[in-house]
Amino acid sequence: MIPGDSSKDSAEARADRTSIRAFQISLPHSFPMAHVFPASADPASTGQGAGTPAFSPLYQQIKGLILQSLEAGEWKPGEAIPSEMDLAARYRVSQGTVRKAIDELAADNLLIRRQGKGTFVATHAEQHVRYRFLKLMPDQGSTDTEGPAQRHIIDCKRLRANADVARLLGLRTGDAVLQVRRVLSFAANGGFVPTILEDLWLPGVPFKGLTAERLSDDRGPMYAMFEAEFGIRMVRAEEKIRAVMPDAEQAKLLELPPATPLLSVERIAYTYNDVAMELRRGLYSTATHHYRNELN
Amino acid sequence: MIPGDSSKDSAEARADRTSIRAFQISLPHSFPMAHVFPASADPASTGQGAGTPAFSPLYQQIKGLILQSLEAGEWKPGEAIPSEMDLAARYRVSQGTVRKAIDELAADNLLIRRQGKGTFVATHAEQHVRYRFLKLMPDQGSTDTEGPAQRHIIDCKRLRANADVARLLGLRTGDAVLQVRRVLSFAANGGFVPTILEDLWLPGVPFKGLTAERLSDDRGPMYAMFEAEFGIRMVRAEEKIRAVMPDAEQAKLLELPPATPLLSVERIAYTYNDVAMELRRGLYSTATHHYRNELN
DNA sequence: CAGTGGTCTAGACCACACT
DNA sequence: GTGTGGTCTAGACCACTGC
Repeated sequence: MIPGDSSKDSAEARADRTSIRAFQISLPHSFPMAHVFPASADPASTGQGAGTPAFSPLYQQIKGLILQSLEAGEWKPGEAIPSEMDLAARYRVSQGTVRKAIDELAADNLLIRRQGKGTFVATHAEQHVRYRFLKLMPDQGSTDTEGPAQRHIIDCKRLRANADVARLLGLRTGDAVLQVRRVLSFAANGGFVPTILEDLWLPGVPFKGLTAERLSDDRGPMYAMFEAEFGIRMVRAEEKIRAVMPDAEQAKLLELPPATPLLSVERIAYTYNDVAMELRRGLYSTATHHYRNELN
Repeated sequence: MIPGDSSKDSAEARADRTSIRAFQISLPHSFPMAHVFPASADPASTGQGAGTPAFSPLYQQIKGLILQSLEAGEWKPGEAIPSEMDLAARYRVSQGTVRKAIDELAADNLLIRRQGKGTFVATHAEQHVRYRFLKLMPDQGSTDTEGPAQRHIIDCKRLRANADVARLLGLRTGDAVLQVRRVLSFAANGGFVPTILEDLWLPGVPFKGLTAERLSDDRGPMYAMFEAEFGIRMVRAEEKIRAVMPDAEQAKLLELPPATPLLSVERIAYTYNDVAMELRRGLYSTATHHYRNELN
């Protein structure tokens, strides 16, 4: 836009662009260009309920718009998003500004850049990030040398959330949830050793139609199946870890003596916009594995 | 440098700069300008033991040079480093290239940018990062509401590293190490409840002169004292977590029944260049606290 | 070969902090 | 006011990918 006047960032050109940013606010559809006034704005326009509320740098606004498109499913997990040049044209900003927005989204693991090919929507289906959220590592070797875990679904039922589960999932008590119990076993000495006992709670509405068969039939990462089947992408999670003793049933399922201390790992996984989509309570046996964490 | 020819990136100008990068390799001292050929270099120069071995982007080389200065102590923790413009002049690159190098160092928590003031060497002494490496959180409230921990040094002695400790610290068996045992207690119900029992091993040579008095007299974060007294900055750490039962002595020191399961947290803390500088083995009581982790 | 992301530069203006 | 980092732009060239 605004050809000519290339070498100088003239006052007029600047004012022109500024006015566009100030007033062209989120045209509904077809031309998603929602620049807000960058910062030193005329205070009069601040008060307006302008739809896009924040006074943030342009690249942050662009980041927000890209995020909206990701949420809306405009580009599906694994697909390429438009090139930087295309996005720059679409949002009417320079390529550099789009680049900075994409840089941050890539740092958040929402997008993946591939030189020469394009920028892609991140997915849990890829080999090198399959165990992104699983921090339990074998004491010897690595996740790669260990091979895939054996999964055994013990239970899968639909029920109403109690107060505890509802609070953690951001639901109301009594809302429908799906509860799954499973055991993960890792290869060792020619057999498989039960190592993780997990209970999962999933909100009933977004996961409508999920069955025990669907879960147990699935090869590959569970979160990848959630993306493909339900369009739900887990982007972030929080874990709280404690040391506990198992009860009799838990010890039996893990084939351990009841006096074995275990890690209790409570995970809440979030999709876009910090919406909780999974509660997971795991018991990890740390006889041959450990929970690995990196501090920066 | 190279004035004139401003609007066009002419072939001559480019060739000139390239030659500078290719041949001006790490002048010893006084003018640290060590640009290596960016990438598409003449293969002949690759084989040379050119001191700076990597063929990396300019900003990565600049990052490396800044890192060297940090390591060498040219700028001390808490001090400001030269402005972007100054560094750009010093390394003979554009401000944007220096900026990208600093951006990465800031993302690694080695530098802290403060708008309008400058860029500072990160330190463990600042309030908002005091508990950067401590992931144990109170179940209710936060680290802020909880107030500072009470620290009690139980033991501090100089000894020779056994094979285990030596391996983890990158030393040889028999090398001198300092061993410290302490208990951390947190405020609760008007008193202090012992919650963490830690054993620390520090390499003897870099920590020469550290005494039990110096440790127990110190208010403030231990890592901040290491920076101020020994010039050692912990920049990164790895933790391995397990569930364990305490032995009789450990249970006594934590004032817990011997049948209480505890978190075992083994930490190796590194200074610049991935050099291990501390081994720490902690036992965390998770009755009123939990280990919190964020997954991205 | 064309198209993509990656690097580097140069220059303008803004927001912030100190003096 | 001066100087700092922060944002935005524009344009050039590079490296990688796939046609």
